[in-house]
Amino acid sequence: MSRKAVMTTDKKQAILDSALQLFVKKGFNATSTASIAKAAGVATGTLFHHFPTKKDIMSQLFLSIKQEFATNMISNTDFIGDIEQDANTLWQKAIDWAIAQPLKQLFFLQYSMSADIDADVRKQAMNSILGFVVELIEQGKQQQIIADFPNALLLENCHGQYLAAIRFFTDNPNLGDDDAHRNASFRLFWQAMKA
Amino acid sequence: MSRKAVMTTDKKQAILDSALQLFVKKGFNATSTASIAKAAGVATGTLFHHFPTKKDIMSQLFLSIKQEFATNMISNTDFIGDIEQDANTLWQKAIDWAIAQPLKQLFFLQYSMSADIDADVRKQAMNSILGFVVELIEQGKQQQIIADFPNALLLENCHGQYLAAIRFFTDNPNLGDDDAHRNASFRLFWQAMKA
DNA sequence: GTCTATATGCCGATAGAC
DNA sequence: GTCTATCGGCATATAGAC
Repeated sequence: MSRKAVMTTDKKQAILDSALQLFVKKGFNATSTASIAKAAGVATGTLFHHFPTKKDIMSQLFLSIKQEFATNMISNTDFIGDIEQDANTLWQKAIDWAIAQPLKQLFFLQYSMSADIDADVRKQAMNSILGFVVELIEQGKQQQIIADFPNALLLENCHGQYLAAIRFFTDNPNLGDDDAHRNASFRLFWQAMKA
Repeated sequence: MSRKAVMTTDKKQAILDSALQLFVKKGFNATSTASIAKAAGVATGTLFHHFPTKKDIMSQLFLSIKQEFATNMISNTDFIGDIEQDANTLWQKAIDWAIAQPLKQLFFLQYSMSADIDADVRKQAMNSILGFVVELIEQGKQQQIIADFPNALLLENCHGQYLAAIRFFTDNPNLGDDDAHRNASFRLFWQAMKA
């Protein structure tokens, strides 16, 4: 309420916010550092004070969004011990998050497999940030509820089906809270994974 | 055998071939038109004689590879009428193709959802070229062998699971002819799709 | 169709005052 | 930390001879 509020002198965050919008809208290489700085309301000198190179903006953006996604997924989630039901809870939460964050959803779709992001950065995100998925898979396999396929294949499949689902809900935004479609998307996923 | 052979005076194709290699290796924007021309052994003037802009190179490349994939999929394929078995035949053929064409496989992974390719070009590829997938899905649904989920969702899921599979076999090239992994990848796909 | 030569504009990044 | 001013380079695309 107060006029001062948190008074974001946080130019660095403003740069990341603007970069997200422009990278999604125009693509990485079609976005000049000058345009990012302008949209963020800072000077180019300031931009390069916070980020050594343009690629560093992208790397930090990618990691911070993945981290935000993972944090959202594991916080306030009640695991009841039933793998299928827990998987459903997580799946719906992941879809919810994507729908609530259309810009970040588009960012995932565009850059999850792009060469604009260094391979080691993508690897870091997969290993350290998406670790909770690996754990769930292993737990399910021990209980013989998830199919006994190689872990790497299962993980890649999870990722691919999630991207397919959010691609669908991106292209059909009105179906985002249609129960039939949401349940279908989970069934598609779960039927693939289950033993 | 003969020294003259087909004597490729076909500079246009040489440009597309070089572009494929460079786009996969360095990314679209990190690849200069000058480097494409040099790798193809032609002058930049020649390049711009055949392609009005750099983006046109990408568009033509994308469409020609998708077309090549589709043509390969439907030619010399014996459909026996059993949906599951026909789906397996196509799936294995798709994996085979990807493994035999590592460059084009990487191209798919990198650019299938990239902003470097115009949306209408991607749409054109999906609709006209991948039409045989839609037909198979509809046929399977009529026979109640494929799950009665919305077509667009099923199609997107097919695409996503295929990309996941070739991503896996790209990262684990030694498993490309391991029957266990290949069958697992089809089971993962079919379990998702089946009624 | 293919080449050589070139323009011209924009981009990432730096210097240095405040 | 933030700004203004600016550089050097490179990339796309063109002009015009052959």
